[in-house]
Amino acid sequence: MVLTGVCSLHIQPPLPAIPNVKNTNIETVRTDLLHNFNTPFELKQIHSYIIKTNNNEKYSILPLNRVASVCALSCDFDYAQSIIQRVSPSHYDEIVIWNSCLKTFAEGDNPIHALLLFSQLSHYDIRPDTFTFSFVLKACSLLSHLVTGSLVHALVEKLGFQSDLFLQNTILHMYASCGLTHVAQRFFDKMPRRDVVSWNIIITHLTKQDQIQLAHALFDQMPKRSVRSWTAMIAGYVQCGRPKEAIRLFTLMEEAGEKPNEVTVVALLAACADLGALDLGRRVHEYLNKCGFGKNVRVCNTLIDMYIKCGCLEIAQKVFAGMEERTIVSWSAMIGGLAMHGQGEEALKLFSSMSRIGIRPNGITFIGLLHACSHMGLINEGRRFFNSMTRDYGIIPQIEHYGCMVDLLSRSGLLQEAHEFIKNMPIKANGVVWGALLGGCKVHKNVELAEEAIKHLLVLDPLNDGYYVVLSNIYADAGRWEDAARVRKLMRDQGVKKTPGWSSISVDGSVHEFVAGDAAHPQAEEIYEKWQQLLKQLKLRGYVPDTKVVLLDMEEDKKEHVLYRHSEKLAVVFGLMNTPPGTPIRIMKNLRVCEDCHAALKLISEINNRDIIVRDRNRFHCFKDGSCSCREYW
DNA sequence: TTAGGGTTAG
Repeated sequence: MVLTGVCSLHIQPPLPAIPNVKNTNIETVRTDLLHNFNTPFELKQIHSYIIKTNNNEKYSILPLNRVASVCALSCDFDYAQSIIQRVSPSHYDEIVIWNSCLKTFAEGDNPIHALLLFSQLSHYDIRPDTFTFSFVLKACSLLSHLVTGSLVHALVEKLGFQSDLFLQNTILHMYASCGLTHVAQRFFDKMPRRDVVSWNIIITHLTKQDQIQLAHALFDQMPKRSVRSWTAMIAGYVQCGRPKEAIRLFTLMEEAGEKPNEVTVVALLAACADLGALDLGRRVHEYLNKCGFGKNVRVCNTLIDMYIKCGCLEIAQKVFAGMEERTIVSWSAMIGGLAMHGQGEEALKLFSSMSRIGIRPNGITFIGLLHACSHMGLINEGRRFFNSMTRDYGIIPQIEHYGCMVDLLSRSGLLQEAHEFIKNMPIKANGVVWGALLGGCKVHKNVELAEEAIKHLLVLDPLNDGYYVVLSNIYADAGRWEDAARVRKLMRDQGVKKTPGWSSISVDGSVHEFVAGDAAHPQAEEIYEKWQQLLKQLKLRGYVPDTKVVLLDMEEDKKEHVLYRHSEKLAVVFGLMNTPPGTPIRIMKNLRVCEDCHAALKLISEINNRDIIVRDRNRFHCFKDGSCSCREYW
């Protein structure tokens, strides 16, 4: 077996009696051990004193499991074991102390220690109980240690514990954690008795395996549901990119009279963030303040993320400022959020504050920093961060970091350097990396390198319509219409269709979604009428329709007609018509904003004295007084 | 002294 011979069992010599341990009253000593002493050193002092008195009767009433588990927690493995060994069955239930240490290890930073300790149990004439197995199986789950987990399962059956429901659930969880879906499902099917925990384990596992439909089918069959059952399904829908279903399920949960807890709230806020559903997000915020969940770090982190992704950077900053405790997730979310909103300088300042107080960044913090540099064109700063992450923090750059670097170099026009950078990468470039180079080629009109990038992209990500569109745009921009047509034909031949663009806006809690040329909206006629009025004002201020963004083969005036019906324009006009003057208009878009809409929205913000906040696929554009927060850099 | 869920990027 893998676990033998690692731990040495020996009794450590008792520590010398400490002068300040003078109290010989055993009850006081017990109280001290239970409540007043917390460090292994203090506990050892008392323990050694008891050993010195050599009074086994006294020993018998001491909470040795606490002493042992505190020592175990600080990785004083030998001392913990010496306590275990010292206990004699007549005076203390030995297995309780073993279990106590196993629990401490299983729940600590190194669950492998629980397995090592368990392997030593076979050297003694002590029978493990259900608690013993539950802790060991927990460690197996955390470590995804299938070999040991299966052996423990066999041992559970051999010793006749197989009918214990607690253990059955723990075994089920172990198989699920080890990724054995079929084994877990078979085990679940054969369970003679199941409770709500059994159902929750299998449902959660299926959602994590992207088997959301199967999970929902089981959820529907559950004889009884708990908050955790609802939460598992809601979180599952968010994880598999179906936030609308998550919110729908939450409504059903409320109707069923179930109260959400912190975890439900986190899942719900994540769904709001994905959808840009600010109204619901705000209501959840009010709710969690009422429930007292507002101090929970994870809840606050998700709240920050929700406000950032709904375009409310200032509220996110307020939540961040009000947090009593912050983790690296809080800092990274805020740094990434500032970058996304075009406030790169603030992102870098926040990183400095974080470093000053000794918080260590992680890989995701650096993605935020590199984005910030990219959006501001801070090439040297970006290079410095990229080098620093490994040199100063031991963080190995992942493909995402390389993607950020290529983006940074390409956007700044250092296309050859970006290309060299890709060629020298220690890991194989993916579609995102080559796509970043292609994006830079579009901005800086480099047809040759664009063709090089597309060569790789057609292999790596042939069904992604975005790359064909960009290349076709590059050709059109260079006046190479035949090549542009060739790309469109290639797209058709490959069966690649352009993802239809949509924009949405939330008014009075209802989400209105628009596609290009939308005629289905009840206010469609008024929207187009209002647009025609607005167009006159735009043209007076110098707006010229940028028809090159239209890839279709058609006459100029028809292209203009297409442009005027882009979904973000329709959504903004709808917003102007249906929200009070002076209030911000928030738009969500599934693709990137096109150049023409970008130019138009800048002028619309000025003409109507409105802030227009657009979240596109990559970042935020905040149009205000005729300019955009992205500073034309997107 | 035992079982199940959550955050930043993409």
